[in-house]
Amino acid sequence: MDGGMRNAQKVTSVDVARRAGVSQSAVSRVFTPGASVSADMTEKVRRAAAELGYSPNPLARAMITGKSRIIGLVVAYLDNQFYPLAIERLSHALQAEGYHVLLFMASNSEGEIEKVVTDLLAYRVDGIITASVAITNDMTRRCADAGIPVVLFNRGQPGSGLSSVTSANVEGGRKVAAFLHQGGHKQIAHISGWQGSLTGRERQQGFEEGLAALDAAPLMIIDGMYDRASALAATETLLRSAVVPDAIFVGNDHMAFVVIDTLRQNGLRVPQDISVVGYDDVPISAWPAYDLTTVRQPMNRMVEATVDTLLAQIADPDRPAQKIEIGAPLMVRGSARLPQGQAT
Amino acid sequence: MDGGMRNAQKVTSVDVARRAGVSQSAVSRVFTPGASVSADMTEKVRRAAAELGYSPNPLARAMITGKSRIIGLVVAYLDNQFYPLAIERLSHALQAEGYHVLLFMASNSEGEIEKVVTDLLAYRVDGIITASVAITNDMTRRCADAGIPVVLFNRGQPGSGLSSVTSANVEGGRKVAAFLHQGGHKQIAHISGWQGSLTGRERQQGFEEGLAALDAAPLMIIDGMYDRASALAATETLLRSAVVPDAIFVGNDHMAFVVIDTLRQNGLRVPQDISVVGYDDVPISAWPAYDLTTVRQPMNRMVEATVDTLLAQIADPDRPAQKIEIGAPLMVRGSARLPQGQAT
DNA sequence: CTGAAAGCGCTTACAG
DNA sequence: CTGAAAGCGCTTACAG
Repeated sequence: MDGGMRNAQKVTSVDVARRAGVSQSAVSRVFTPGASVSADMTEKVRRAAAELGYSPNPLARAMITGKSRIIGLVVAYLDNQFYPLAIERLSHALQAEGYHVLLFMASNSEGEIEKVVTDLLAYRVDGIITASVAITNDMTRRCADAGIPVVLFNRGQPGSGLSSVTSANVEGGRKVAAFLHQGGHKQIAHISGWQGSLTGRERQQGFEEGLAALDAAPLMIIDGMYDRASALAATETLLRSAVVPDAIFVGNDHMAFVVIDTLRQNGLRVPQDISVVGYDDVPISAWPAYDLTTVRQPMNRMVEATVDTLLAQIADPDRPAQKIEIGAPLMVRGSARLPQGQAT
Repeated sequence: MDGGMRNAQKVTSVDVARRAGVSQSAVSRVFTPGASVSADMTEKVRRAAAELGYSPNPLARAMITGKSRIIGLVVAYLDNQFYPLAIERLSHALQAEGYHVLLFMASNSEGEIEKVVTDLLAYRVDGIITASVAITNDMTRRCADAGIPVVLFNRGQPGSGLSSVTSANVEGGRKVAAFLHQGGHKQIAHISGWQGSLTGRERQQGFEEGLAALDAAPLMIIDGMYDRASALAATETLLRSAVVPDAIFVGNDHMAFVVIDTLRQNGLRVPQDISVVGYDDVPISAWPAYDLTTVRQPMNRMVEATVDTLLAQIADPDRPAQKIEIGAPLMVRGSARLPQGQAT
């Protein structure tokens, strides 16, 4: 018993075959779903395998089938709480489907992405999910040539022909515009998400459109680059400007937290003096210290859509790419004045 | 040129050999560091490889050498900001060393760990890092039998014989005790880290020893389980008890944030009414909303030690396990009253 | 230094 | 349904 468990990873199909008194190919078939084997054979082989502690070597399997059952997951920075959560959910969902996750940290620099894609290709991953990372069109083509499906998570890429899953960013921006306008705000500024990203541009676009529909316009727009330092600088700029805003729509929660902290440090009360609205609804938003009104990106539904799309494309390589947008509700909390007549 | 790049992943060493007019084994040698090849041969092969866009298939390589250049990284929950950061740093460090990261999410349940270790073994990872996850002794033995080194990150495991990297938890707890005592606090409570973990027990032990050395003792100790819900409940218990504490040492920052929020919601000021000290020094601790005094776990040094230890054990399987403790300084911020006579 | 050959642990036509 | 054989893309003794 004990001896059987030892060195389990050195046991091969040949050992099992010998013990069961059958051929090596028979052993292989027993472990290949859908192969034709008799109940008797299955029984004999399974017992021998159990006694020896055998399980098929996935590496050898991958070499032959060309399917590694590994998904490459590419992420950029993990300081924005949205991404760790995405990793956690994506990993769980993928593990539940029998896949494994090869994790790559990459900045948004072209050189790094290139190296990562090369590695991904070398390891013959079955699919790629990039979270918050753009991929150059050259890389896209290489993945396509290799027949590796790619799904962009929380990032669109116009013209790439890649599948993507995002929240309805334009609509989300519009909702914020309407909400703040109805709240009686007259001078609404926007610290935008990175303008190099589609999410950042779309949220801004929706915001501007929403205001325009109400015959209003943003007081000022500054690119917050999705990082704390830029958001801090942007807030200070707003506070020093001729007309100080009475509301700020921030491109994501990660930046909104610095914005709120900075306003408070300047003696301003949120929302009495200035309202703040974010985007994402990461868990921290609900913490009492911030109590942030924000647009919720439905993490679970986004993850589900991402995994479904990826697995569908793996199963059918000819499946056309899909751009999925998930509805994004406004979570009303305490960081922004409520529309008139609306109860708390 | 373009044609050469296409289908790069289908190019094998045989193709390169043919194009360069050499044997397949020669091609292999050129891509094997340390193999004996002439400069002339290297030149010819490299050019042919470049023209074809060839790179060796790591899967095939792994099958033969038994070295996958993959490290298994096992983590539990990612809502505590300490772990995403650890993943980010560990991944970067490992990628820099030419390793790749296979990520596994696991709860601390025995069944899940078992499944994860089985997968890890099947994929022939070269090493395993577990962050905040304990591994049963049975699993430990199976890894040892397979010759796979394991390093525990931020978790010790008495009697496992495994390498581990932690901060100096006992000493950290002592520092907090001394600091709070010197700050004139008389009723110091402790919401401890999970008592099922060595880190939680050691921090508590140091705290109690530190107080005892000053002829003091904790007012009350409650296990916070390292999660927000338990920490919230613990805080409420403290507030309802006969003697309300004037200081609370919390087993990690992740819990300390809920503690501070809850105190404030009960109309108490931090630190004027109650001082709070955490453990970890995650980035959020420095955010103005919390401005948390806390013991710093030096992430970079811990990551460095972890990677160094793991790679050393991979290089020399006979290397004995090491338990590394990294000094943990107290980061004095605004959430706890300062010792008398000390300037801000 | 170089090539021919064996072999890593599997899957998958191919006969029977 | 089952077995013998070829082959996935490499590395590594083994001769020369």
